[in-house]
Amino acid sequence: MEMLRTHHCGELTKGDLGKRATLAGWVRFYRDHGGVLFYDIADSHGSTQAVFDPVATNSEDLDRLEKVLNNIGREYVITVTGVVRDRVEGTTDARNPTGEIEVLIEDAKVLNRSKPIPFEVAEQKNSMLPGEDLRLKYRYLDLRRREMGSNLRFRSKLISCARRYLETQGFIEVETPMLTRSSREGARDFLVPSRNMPGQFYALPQSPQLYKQMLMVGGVERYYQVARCFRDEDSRADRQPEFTQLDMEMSFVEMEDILSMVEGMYAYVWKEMFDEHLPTPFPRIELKDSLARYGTDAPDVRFGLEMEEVTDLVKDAPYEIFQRVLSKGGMVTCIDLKGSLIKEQDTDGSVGRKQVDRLIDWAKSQGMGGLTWMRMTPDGLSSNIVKYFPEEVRQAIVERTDAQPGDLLLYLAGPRETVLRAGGQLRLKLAKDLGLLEGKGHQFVWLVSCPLFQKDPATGGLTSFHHPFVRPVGDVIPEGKDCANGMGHSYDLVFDGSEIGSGSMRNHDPEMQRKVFGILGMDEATMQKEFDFLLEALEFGAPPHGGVGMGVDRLCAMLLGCESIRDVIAFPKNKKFQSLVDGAPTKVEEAKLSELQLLCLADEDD
RNA sequence: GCCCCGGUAGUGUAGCGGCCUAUCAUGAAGCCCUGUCGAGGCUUCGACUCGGGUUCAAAUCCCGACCGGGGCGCCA
Repeated sequence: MEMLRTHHCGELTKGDLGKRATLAGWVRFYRDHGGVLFYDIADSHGSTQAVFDPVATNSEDLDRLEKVLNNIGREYVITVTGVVRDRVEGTTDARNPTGEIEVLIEDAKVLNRSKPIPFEVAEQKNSMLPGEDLRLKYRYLDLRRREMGSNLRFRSKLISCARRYLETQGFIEVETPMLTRSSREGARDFLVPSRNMPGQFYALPQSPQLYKQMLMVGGVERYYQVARCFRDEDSRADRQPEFTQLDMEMSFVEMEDILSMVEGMYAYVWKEMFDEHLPTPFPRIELKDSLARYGTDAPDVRFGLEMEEVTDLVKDAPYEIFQRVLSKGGMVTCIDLKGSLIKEQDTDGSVGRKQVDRLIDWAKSQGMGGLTWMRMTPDGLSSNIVKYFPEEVRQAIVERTDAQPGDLLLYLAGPRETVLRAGGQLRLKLAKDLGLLEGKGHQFVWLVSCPLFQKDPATGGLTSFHHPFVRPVGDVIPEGKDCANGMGHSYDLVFDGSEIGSGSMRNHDPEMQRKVFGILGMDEATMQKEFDFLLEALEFGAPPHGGVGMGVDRLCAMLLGCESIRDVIAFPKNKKFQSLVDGAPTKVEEAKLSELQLLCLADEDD
């Protein structure tokens, strides 16, 4: 093995009895029994018990050894040498793979000492995890914790599997620049001043999007990259200013080729990582259906509780609340909460009224006026308001929702967008409250059939639904005002209700790309100013191409059940984008600014 | 920019107007202990984020700042 050790701390077992071994690692726990000393020595592979026994130990210099051992503290880095031996009967530790043996210390050396640690590195009975700011400040200690170490290993393995698959499929990894051209499009850029070109700036890449398209023009055909991306927008639990995408692009393909390539990759990853068969192809859902049934463009389809619009059925029922909503152009949707899912039930097997009241309060907190409900009984629908709904309307509702006796029908009524959003939230809330996700596996789904454009409520103009490079379906954008109805060859990969990937076919025809830019409100001069290089590249024989970018941080965090992607990133930033471990960002010397021809306008307060 | 939640020994917590010179655990320092393993026993150390205010009395209530987290906006 290495020079400092003969074995690592997770490998010695009964098969090694009698061997002389040298271990190196951190002292995680030590126990002094008044002469007999125990040390749990841990490295990245595990931990092994080393014991010093003044009676049994055979050492060249017992006094010196005792002196060394008695001055060892927690998290000291030491090596110990000794013979692997059986533990005394009845003192084995079944929880530890090395728990049947111990190393009888003959020699020990302190490689480095450690100050008292600011928080526990060892696993604790109750969660004694400190606040996250402390974990980030001492990230190197946090990473020493077993959980964080295994998170990093998981991530590494996942990326490694993806790489292996893509390499076998003929992809090559190409690195694209980190110092790139700033653009008005998209998120806020991180800017880097140019020293050689004073007054000019690079931007850190928000994604390798345009570079990978130019790689396609360059004949690469199958590109991938584990790419760092930068966006200077405010953070969330699943958002960091710098994050990692598994980025891919392919030439001479159509959308189906890309989707099945991605599916194949995940199937391979699942097989390698979990030894599980991942069913492919992934289900697909159209954007408009997703919005109508799940109230979101990132649906979690692992449980039912889908919304059914009933606007058409109740439009003539003299129920004032619905009438008021409908007269303003609103909608009514319904969720059938199956009786079998309901936990808090009245003695007659129906939902507790208290539970319904809590849901009504919750609906109000979501910006809804309230929530209308009906119980399904063997005699039909029942509630305080069914009298406003003629028998044939009730019948139609039951048919559409397939309500069975014991079910509870929940109605949301209001402006379309509000209703769908609240309905989506209601689904998630019910699933959480009722534990519907317990024991559920994971589920990929493709979100497809998205428009090219959407209205910008601020300006009234059109903006890209995804980005301006999406190739229109059928290479056609309706003319004139109808262009807003144009559909794009784009797709999102949704995993358990979170968007973890997004991609599209790209415009390889420069005229089509110009047309899209034009619809987005750019005149020829602006196009030239912002995207001349792209348009020109497309004019030199750009092949049909498309691809996808997938969020590595988010996928890892979800697979590991982490609440935040920070737990799968070695050195993440806090909510204010500070790196607590090294204190970035900092002020810089005046001289450095001068060299860049920069003047700092921020207040000098210290 | 806005909204919500939180801030008590190194760490995690209890306390939520007077029982607080503040609980418990862990840690650190020291002592005891020859088979533990999240060892055990004894001793010691160590904290109410800051600034105003209300009150006879504030860790506790109010206001503001600061710090941290979650969210909205933002993220083509």
